[in-house]
Amino acid sequence: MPSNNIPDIVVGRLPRYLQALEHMHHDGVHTTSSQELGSMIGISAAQIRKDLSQFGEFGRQGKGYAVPYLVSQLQNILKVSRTWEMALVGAGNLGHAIAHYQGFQTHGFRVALIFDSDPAQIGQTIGGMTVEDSAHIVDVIHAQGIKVGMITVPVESAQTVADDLVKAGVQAILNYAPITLAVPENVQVQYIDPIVSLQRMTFYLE
Amino acid sequence: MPSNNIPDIVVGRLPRYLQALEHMHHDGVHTTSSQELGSMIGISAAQIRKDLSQFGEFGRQGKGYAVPYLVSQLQNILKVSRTWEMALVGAGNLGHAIAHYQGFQTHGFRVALIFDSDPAQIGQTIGGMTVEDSAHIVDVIHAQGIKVGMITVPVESAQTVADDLVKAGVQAILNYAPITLAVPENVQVQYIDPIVSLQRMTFYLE
DNA sequence: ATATGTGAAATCTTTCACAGCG
DNA sequence: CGCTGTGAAAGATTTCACATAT
Repeated sequence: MPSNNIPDIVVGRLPRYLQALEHMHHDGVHTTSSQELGSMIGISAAQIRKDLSQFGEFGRQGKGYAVPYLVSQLQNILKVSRTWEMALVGAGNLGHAIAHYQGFQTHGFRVALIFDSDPAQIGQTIGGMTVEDSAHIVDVIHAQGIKVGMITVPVESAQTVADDLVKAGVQAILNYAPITLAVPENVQVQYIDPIVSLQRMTFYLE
Repeated sequence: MPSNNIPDIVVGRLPRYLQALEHMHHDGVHTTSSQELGSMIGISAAQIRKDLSQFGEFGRQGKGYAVPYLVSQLQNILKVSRTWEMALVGAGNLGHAIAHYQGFQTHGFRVALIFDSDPAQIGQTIGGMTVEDSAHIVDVIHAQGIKVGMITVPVESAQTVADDLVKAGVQAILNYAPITLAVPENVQVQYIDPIVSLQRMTFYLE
């Protein structure tokens, strides 16, 4: 089950397979098929089978897939059998919402550090964590060996924060600020921007 | 400048072009090239030219693109020269953060209604708006002719809310709940899920 | 000299359709 | 009989490379 040369577009679909399978698992469904899974998430059965075949043979002919087994295999592939500690930079409204989100812990993630540059925020407690000064991002993150960061600062400071995260050794950044970040090519970045998502839909309206 | 038969993947890139161009515009840059724009957002120059050529000829040979002109053309293409009123369902932490987000108003959107089913939330004021009872989603949204909705409710009620939004005439839904929604094919849906985005990156780590 | 717009080529992605196993 | 896993075909997307305009 080697994982080199896997198209990025395939990797992008795996978390959605896992999401749907975890729902089934939660609902007590023990077996499924590429057909059933596909219709749940709007992807063709052939595509699901092709995607999964990149990583191994997880199904049984005539029978389908064992949900718990496929869930655990996908968790391994996506490396979320472990828990990734994350650093959150930006303790505004959005940062607060993310710090309180209960979904991370059951899916391989945990907010371990929160930073902000606003003196009014530094020292405050959010969800049991104390907000630290952004001036210490590099030292503190490096000392704790954290590899995943989330940026929820205003757009003007997002690139500076990203630079600090990279200096601290962070290798994956989830960026909520509406700007494309410049990072070394070995650092992963994903973007979450409601404006981008909304504009993609309004194109089709009216 | 007709807009039929445009590949969805092209539409998905247009908001990012617009985002970068608006940054340039804000910084006083008056002219750019496909080369420069591409290196800002990590897309090839040829791809940008091909994408834009689907909608018209916006550049000048030897010169490049006039930033303000291209911004306004992209705004027209994405239909964000007007303001889209939106209904937000779910007044939890995330809903609050979204209701207070200042970025919508300058990019073609406005949160016009907020709903929640929790009696403790109903009647509360968020950013000048009163939280209404989710039981009235269909009537109120229909009466106001709102076409765009955002879902920030717990996963268990997301599909029910989506059904109500569709009944109310909503044609575009931005869904923050971690579930694939079943909607009629003429209704647009976009998903924002940090777990999905993070898992897509952890695949590449270690 | 510079940079667009665009056919053609190259590459990537999805779908088809079926052998083979339970 | 049902459903996977998979080569091969079809289809979609990206890149190339250059004629053309400034």
